Amino acid sequence: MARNIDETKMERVKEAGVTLIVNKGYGGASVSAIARQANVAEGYLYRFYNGKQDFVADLLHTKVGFLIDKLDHLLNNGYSIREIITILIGEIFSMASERPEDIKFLYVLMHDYNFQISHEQRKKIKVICEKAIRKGLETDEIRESITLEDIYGMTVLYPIIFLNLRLKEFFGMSYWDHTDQARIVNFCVHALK
Amino acid sequence: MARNIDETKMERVKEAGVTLIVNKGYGGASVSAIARQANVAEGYLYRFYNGKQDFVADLLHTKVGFLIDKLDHLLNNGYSIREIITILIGEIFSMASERPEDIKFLYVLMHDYNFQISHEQRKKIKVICEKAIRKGLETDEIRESITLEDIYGMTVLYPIIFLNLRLKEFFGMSYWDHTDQARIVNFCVHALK
Amino acid sequence: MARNIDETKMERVKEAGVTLIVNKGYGGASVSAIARQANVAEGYLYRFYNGKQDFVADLLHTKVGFLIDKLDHLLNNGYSIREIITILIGEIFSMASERPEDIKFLYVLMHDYNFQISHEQRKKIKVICEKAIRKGLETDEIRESITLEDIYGMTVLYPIIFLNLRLKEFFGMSYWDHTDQARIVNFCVHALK
Amino acid sequence: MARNIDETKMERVKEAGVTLIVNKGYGGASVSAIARQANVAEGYLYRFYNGKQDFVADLLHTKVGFLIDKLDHLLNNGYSIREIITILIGEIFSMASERPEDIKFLYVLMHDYNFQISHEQRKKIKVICEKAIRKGLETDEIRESITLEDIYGMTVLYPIIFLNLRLKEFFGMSYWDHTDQARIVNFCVHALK
DNA sequence: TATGAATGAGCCTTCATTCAT
DNA sequence: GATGAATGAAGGCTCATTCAT
Repeated sequence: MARNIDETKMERVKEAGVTLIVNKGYGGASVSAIARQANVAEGYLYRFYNGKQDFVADLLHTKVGFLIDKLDHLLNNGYSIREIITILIGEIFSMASERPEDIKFLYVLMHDYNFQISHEQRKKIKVICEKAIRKGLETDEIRESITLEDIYGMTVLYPIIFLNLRLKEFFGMSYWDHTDQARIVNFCVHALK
Repeated sequence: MARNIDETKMERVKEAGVTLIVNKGYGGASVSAIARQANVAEGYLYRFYNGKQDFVADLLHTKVGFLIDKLDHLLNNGYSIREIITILIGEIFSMASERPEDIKFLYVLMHDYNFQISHEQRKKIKVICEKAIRKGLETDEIRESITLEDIYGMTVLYPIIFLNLRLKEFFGMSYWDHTDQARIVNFCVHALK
Repeated sequence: MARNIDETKMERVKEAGVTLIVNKGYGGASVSAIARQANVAEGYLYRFYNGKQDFVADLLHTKVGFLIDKLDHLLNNGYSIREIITILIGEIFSMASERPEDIKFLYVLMHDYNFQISHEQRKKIKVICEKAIRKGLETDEIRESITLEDIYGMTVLYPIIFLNLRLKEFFGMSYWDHTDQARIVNFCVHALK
Repeated sequence: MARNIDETKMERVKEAGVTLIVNKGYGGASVSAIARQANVAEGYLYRFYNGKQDFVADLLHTKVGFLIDKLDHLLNNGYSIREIITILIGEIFSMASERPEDIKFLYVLMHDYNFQISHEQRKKIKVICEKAIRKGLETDEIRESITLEDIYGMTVLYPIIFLNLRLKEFFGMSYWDHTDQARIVNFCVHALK
């Protein structure tokens, strides 16, 4: 099916985009380099996006959406906060092991002032965090003073930042194992109470 | 005195650099735009730096150095961990109020893969964190499982991230007050134990 | 056909390059001036060459290759040294009449320290000159003491230099005719014996 | 004496100019690099010349003037053509051995379309060549068909070109000795008759 | 007289984007 | 739909030149 072919192509383009942006930065990842790496014509991308900026924004949207869906799903299935954090961090660590490019990509673009997470997604994140706080207050796993930023910071940002400190060998260490993962879980759970 | 004029000019260039990088990203902050905003000739920057990359690296080095000096000074003056965190976060919040561009700049560049904090500065940060852990273990303000990344994350990264979430109006809020500051202090202190 | 258009364009660029380099020197012939004169976009050249230097080197390579091919062909067809010199100089004079820019270009770049004739072409020239000497010794048209430099100097360099002295009106004369050509032939033949 | 100091400085600037132009080309020899190498202020040169072009033209004028004076002196002292050629070529070979930069400089700039030898000097060269021809005709050392270009080419240009072919290792050889020098003398003498 | 800080025009080059095929 | 040749604006950077000191 023609449709199928297309999606394969666009998938290749997206992967190439992530890889190149992570390794060379936004400016260093030229559209033609992305196309070349994806084995696609230079102009191909413009059939789906209005431009490079649009393309990258969509990439971010997808990756963030993936995390949001995870979180959302976890919250709606009766898990405890600790369980949620355990599973989510497990997911993030898996992502880092299997597709380190993705975790780097999230890390870089979430901290950029040129690529904000969309209003709609921010709203979703807010709703999720509010729900989590409510649930945590009920189960006594989250103390009163915890805010939206604390929840978001501890469940999503902190694990991502930790992994990138390792990927950057910030303190000289470049790998991680299940001990690290378990430790981070405990750290985050404890931070919220 | 001619000398005096120089320093004013370079200061203007640096300020313009920070502002533009924060608002337009590294690639979007063209040398000529920086020069224009600083009211300086386009070639001026190159009398002091080997290039744009060099210039921005120095900017980052200075801002990070400022934080390191603060931390270092606090650790060597017999403050408790809580005191240190209180003062440091106070410092960071002041910076955010007085020169929000600076805190944005740190936020953006500390999370970039193209601008690593220099090896030398990373080393210093490591030494400081190690010292802090030792001291915290003694005074029982830091629990055993705390690592370098935890200390660094809670004392430096988390406050910066919090402020930028506000500056970006991530959850709809764009300001902060002393209550927030006190809360962050407590959060960080508690997270480490 | 699209292909056809290309070649015309690149041809125009090359011509413009030769003209401007001859008249303004390498440094004075800016890529944008070349593009403008060729009625081509500024970036066009970079689709075929890695840079200006690469472009000019290719120009030189082509022009020199043309001469080498001529020489090679003449040597392999049983002509006497006098005949070879006569034909070659005829060729050079024709080139000077029809495309004086080309002869100027050769003159300028062959005497530059920034654009050496490629190793490969120098090798070919050497082989050709050696062959010529052997043949000349056999036919008694070249005396024993003649060296590679002498042969090369008299058959290629001297005619080119003569023509450029005229083109520059070095001694006040700016044209030449068949008498000059015949005289140069005799001069060169006689110089070698 | 102040005057004396000046001349030393300017001499250094000129030397630096020759060296840098020869090694990096006209465009590659920046005024500031020349000044730096001469240990002189960047603006110094402009107290004596209207600009870089003017400066280099003067350099060429001086070097060419040196040759002209030599030639002129030789012609006015009753030497035979062979003696003149012998001495002149000896001079040129000495220059190449002692200050190869100078011979490269002459080679490069004499073949440039941007730096013509001055009208006045060309006139002098013409007069000298005419005188030489007259004398050569008398002593039967120059045959009838020899022209101004031939004389100039054989006495001045050919030796310079030969030496530069060696300096460029055009045919793989990079040095020369007295045998080469003697051979060139004979070659030139013979070429003129 | 000599300096060298400062300028800014202009260079080479890249690359996002368009559009005829 | 898909291509990739072509564009040209814009970028980083250099450097000849000026001029206040």
